[in-house]
Amino acid sequence: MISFDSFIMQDTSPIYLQILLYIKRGIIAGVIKDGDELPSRRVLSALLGVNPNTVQKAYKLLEDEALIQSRTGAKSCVVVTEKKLSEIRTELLEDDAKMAVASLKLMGVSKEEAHGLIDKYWE
Amino acid sequence: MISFDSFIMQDTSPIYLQILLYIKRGIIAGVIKDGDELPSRRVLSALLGVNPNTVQKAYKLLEDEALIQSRTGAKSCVVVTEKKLSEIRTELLEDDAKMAVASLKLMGVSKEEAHGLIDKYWE
DNA sequence: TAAACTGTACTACTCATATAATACAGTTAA
DNA sequence: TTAACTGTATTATATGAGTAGTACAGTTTA
Repeated sequence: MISFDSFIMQDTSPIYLQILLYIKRGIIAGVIKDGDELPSRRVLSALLGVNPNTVQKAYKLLEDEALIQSRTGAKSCVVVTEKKLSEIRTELLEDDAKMAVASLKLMGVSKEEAHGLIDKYWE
Repeated sequence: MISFDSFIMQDTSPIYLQILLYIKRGIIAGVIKDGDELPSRRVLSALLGVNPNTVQKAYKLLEDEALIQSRTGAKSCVVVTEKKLSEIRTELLEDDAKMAVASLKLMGVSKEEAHGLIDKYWE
């Protein structure tokens, strides 16, 4: 069963997108593996303190991307191929890196300072 | 007059927050200086293709933070002291760096890989 | 002076996010 | 078998973000 212990709720972006990202990042990190069971919509919604429909929205998107498999009555589980893993890894890493770099450059931070910031906040 | 040439509109976060960030980052980068005039609400809204009220919302928040000064009839202009500059610089840099680091760590990226990503997307 | 600008305020509307309360069909496990 | 779980679907409501239009008071400038 996939754990949501390290899930941190933010208030800026939609919750269903945060759930989506959390699971994708878990897959990339290898913490979430092929065949892993997801908590049910009702259980996760209770855990996060949100409405079941919010979780359903996230799961529906994962279903659409074929990253999870659901069937009525049974628990949903993760489906990851090497190809899909490489796809979402590239997608997410590029997004994060590009966004961070663009933001730092806008503020006049040098490449060397950027490396320093990474080190400073890594621990 | 402050330029918005390098303003890039995203669709994920509220536009008024993007405008707010853009100006704060400009101040940090030194592109926007104390006493600089801001484009009027109407002009900037036309330039960005958004509603004047959206720009007004951003300017109102800057006014509340005492980063700009407005009076009816005249153009708004930037007010930056050394103290405020250091405050927002710390605030924004910390946010960006922390967010990037947290996100990369979640995906199992090593510190060395992170440095590589910075270099890769810096150009 | 007068026109054209400026900031500010207000109301009404649309859309997406999220909540809430159900309902129904299929699976699991005691 | 049956009770308790699962996924899925529907409808209604509330809130915040953004759009749209208007109005008014103060300023700049030709």
